[in-house]
Amino acid sequence: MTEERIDNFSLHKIARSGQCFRMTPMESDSYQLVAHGRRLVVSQDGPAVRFDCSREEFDGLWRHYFDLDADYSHLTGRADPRDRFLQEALRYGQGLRILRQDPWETMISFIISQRKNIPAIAAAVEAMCRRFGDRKADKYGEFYDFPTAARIAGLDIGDLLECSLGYRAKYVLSAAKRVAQGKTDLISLESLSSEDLYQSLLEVDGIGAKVANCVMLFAYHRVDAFPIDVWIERMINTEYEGRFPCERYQGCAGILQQYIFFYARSETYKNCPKPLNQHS
DNA sequence: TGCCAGGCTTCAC
DNA sequence: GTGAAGCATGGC
Repeated sequence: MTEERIDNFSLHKIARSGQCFRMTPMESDSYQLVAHGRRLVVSQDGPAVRFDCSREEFDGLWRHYFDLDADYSHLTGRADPRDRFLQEALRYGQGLRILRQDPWETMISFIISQRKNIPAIAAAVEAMCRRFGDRKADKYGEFYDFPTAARIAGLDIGDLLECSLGYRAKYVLSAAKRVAQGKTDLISLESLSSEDLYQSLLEVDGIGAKVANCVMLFAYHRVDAFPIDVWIERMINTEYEGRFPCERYQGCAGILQQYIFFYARSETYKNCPKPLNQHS
């Protein structure tokens, strides 16, 4: 067991933030996360966060995964004081962090995400893992890895259709073949500039602007990537008169995007008079 | 029961 | 380059 005191960290919010789909609540207020071939059980009591793993595993993997070396406290200071909506979003989402997820898993998960809601995405991803991922076991029982590109590449389209992928099944199969063949090398993409990385991701069938930006942000930690889905689009129209000022927020626009997304979907925002930002 | 969901591809124009 | 149609399925 490894215990850390962490500021600006909310397990509960991160798990519900829609950036990862395999972080699920367990009994006794803890969460299990399957990522990078392992299962981690985490619980939180205020700033005290308990990771059920060795200190070596925590320092070697999870500290980086949860982006714990980054300071999120300065975000509020960067927000335009006149931008009441953003101020509220930052307050509401305090504790959110941008995870550093596996590029392959992130790519497939967000290809699947198109025109699905978050519970449906999680269900489809979990179905894929249970059918085609390696089965492992630890003291908590069995769990399943996210299936490898080689494994998916060897499947029939019908196998994937059984995971409720619908019309996305052909995209998942195509992407898997592309990665398995090395035509898209997810490791070497890391060294590309953000623009080149973006263009490379767009070469994958089934990846457009939004999914490419999600992969850039949630796997390659390109914090200027700004995915625009229906929720963000709605907020841009409602609160920003059609355009979010990304140029003002270089180095954190993508992080702000995640707070906006989280707040936009909340009951708190749903129940307040809108817009929060007064348009002149 | 109908509407909506962390959109993309294809095809007019 | 822009805009609209078509797409599978489950959650609410």
